[in-house]
Amino acid sequence: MTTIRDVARLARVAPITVSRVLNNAGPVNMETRARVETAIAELHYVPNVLARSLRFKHTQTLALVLTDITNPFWTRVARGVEDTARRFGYSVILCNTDENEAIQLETVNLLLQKQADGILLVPRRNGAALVERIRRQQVPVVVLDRHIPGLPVDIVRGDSEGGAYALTRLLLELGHTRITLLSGPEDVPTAADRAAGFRRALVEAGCNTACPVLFGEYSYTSGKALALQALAAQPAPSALFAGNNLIATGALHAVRESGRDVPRDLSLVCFDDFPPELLVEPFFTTAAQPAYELGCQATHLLLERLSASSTGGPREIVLPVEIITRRSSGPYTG
Amino acid sequence: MTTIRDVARLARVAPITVSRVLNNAGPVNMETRARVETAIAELHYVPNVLARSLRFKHTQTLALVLTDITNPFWTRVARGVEDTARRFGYSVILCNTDENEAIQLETVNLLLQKQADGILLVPRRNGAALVERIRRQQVPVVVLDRHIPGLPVDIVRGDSEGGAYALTRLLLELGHTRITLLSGPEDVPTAADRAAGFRRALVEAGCNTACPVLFGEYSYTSGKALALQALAAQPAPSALFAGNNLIATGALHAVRESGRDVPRDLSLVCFDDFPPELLVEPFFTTAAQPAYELGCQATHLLLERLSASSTGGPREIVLPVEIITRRSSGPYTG
DNA sequence: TTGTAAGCGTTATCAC
DNA sequence: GTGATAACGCTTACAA
Repeated sequence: MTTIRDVARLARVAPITVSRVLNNAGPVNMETRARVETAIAELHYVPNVLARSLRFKHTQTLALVLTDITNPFWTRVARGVEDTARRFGYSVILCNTDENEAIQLETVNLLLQKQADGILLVPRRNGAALVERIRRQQVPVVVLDRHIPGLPVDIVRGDSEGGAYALTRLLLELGHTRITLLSGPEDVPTAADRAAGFRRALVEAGCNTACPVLFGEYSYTSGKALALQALAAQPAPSALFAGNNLIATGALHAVRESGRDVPRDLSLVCFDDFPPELLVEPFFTTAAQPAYELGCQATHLLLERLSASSTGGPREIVLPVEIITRRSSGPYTG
Repeated sequence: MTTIRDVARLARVAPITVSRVLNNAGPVNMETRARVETAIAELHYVPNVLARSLRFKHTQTLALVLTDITNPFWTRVARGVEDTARRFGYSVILCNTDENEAIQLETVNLLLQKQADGILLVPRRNGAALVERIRRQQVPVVVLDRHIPGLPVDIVRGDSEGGAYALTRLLLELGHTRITLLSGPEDVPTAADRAAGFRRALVEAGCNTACPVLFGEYSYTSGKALALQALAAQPAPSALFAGNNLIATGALHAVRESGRDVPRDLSLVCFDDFPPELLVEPFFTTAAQPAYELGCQATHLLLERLSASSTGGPREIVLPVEIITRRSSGPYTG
C-alpha cells in the first residue's frame, strides 16, 4: 500500500503538503502542487479514508437498517436513501434484519462500531432500546416507516391509519360488510395503525363485529396462510384487506388455489403498491405509499441532524397515502 | 466518545489489557477480566472499528457495485451477497451505478479509499480499466453477471448464450419464424451473448434474415420503445424476445397500448424471471437465472480470494439458466 | 509557502 | 499476567 508518506518522499515535500494538495486546503505553491500531483499519479496513490475518518471523527457513511430489501417497497425506499445520501457525499451501508430482533441488535452494534455517522432504522419491538443505545453513542437516528410508542424520536412514515381508513371506506361503499383484515405482526406499529384505521371505518359504518383482524407476518407465505384462515370462517368474508403488498399476493394465490377468484368471488385490496414496471397488469386496489419519497425525506432529516445546526425537538413526518382503484375490488354481489 | 483508554482507567489496567479482553486474545486473569468487563458495561463502551481496521489493514467490508437495486433480479443477487457475507462476518456496501460509467469509476474510487476488502462488480464498457484499477490496489475483484472481453478475471454469471438459444428454440418450435429480439445495450456482454444465442438458434433453423435484433437499454421505458419499433416493421413479428425482465414488461405494455395483446396476437418471452411473490399471476415464458445463487457464489469466490490461501488463476463460473414455459408464449397462428 | 510534532483509537512487540 | 512503547495513515496546531 502506498501512503501519503511515499508520495511526499517522491515529490520531495512533507506529508502535510501532500495532504493540502489532496484536500485543496491551505496554500500550496503551483509548482510544488504540480510535483505532488505527478507523484500521486505515478504511484497510483489512493488516500486511506479510514485514517482520515479516525481524525475527523466522521465517516461520511449512513446506515440503513430495514427488514428485507427483497420487497419492492423497501427497494424503492433504499433507492431514495442512497440517491439522497450520494448527493450529499455520503455512502450507505444496507442491512437486512428480516424482522429479527437479535439480528437487529447485532446489526446496530456493528454499525455503531463502524462509526456510521447516522442510522436510518426500521425497528421491531425492541425499537426503543435500540434507539436509546444509538443515542447514547451520540449518533443521530431517524426511524423509518414505524413509530415507537412513547419514545420521542425523529420519524418519517406513511399515513397507515388514514390509508387503511380510506381503503376500508372504499370497500364499505362498494357494499362490503364482511371484510377481513390480513395484517402484519401485531407488535409492528404499521400493522396496529392499519388495524386502527380499519376499525375506525367499520365502527363509523356500524359493522365492526362482522369484520375480524388476523395478525401474521408481512410476508407472502403468511398472506397465504391468513387468507386460508379467513376463507374458512362462517360466514365467509366478501372482501379481504391485505396489510401489505406481499400479504396481498399470498392471499390472492391462496384464494385462487381454493377455487375462488378475485374480483369475481371476492374483493381484495392492499397496502403498498407495486411499481408498474414489475407488473404484467396493474391489478390491486391499493393504498400506495410514496416509498422513494419516504427514503429521501428520512435521509434529508438525518443529514439535517448531522449538520449540528439542527437542534429542534423530535419531528414526525407523515406522508400521505394515495388510494388507487383497480380491478381487484368490485361491488358486493351477495 | 469513550475509548479503550477510559475503560482502562476505570478498570485500573492498561489499554492493552482491555484490548485483550475485548478480543479474547492473550492471557488475562479472571479477576482482571471481570473488572474490565464491568467497566465496559458501565461506560457503554463501543470499540472503534476504524482504528482497529487501520492497524489490521482490513475492514471486514465487501462492496457490491451493481446497476440498479430496483430490479428484482439485482435485489435477489444482493440478498445472496449480503447473506453470504454476513455468514462470514463481513458487511456489504451497496452501490447503484445506473449503468453510468462515470458513476461507476467514482464509486470504485470511493470504495478503494474506504478500504473495502473485496469488490463485486457489475461493469459496463469501462470494465477492464476498472478491474485494473482495483487490482493495482491489491484488492480482489469478482465480476458479476458480465464477462469482460479479453481480461482474465474471476467471473460468476448466468449462461446468457445458452439461455437465449433455448428460449429461441422454444419459439421456433412453436412455429414462429419472425422473431424480434429487444435487447439491452450492445456493449453489455449479456446483451451481446443473448443476441449470439438468439442468432445461433435462428441460423440453425435457417430463418436468420427475418429476425432483427434491436439494441436499447435494460429498462422498462426502453422496452416500450423497442417494442413499438419492432411492431412497426413490415411484416410484423409474430414473437418478441425481451432481453431482460424490465424490457419484457415495457414491451408488454407497449403491445397492449398498440391495441394488440399477448399471447393472442403475439408471443413474448424474456430473460430473468420475477419471483412469484411479486406477481398476480406467473405470465412470462422466461429463461430464469438463479439470481440469489449468483450472489452467493460470487461472494464465496471473493471470500476465497481474500483468504490468501486461494491463488489459482481466474475462474469463470457459469450458472445454468432454467427455461420456464408460461402463458405469454403460444403457437404461431399465421 | 512549507514543515514539525502530536494525536485520532487501536494493537504488536517486547519487556517486566 | 500485565504494561510501556511504537505504529497504522492521516490532519490540526503551531512554528519557521
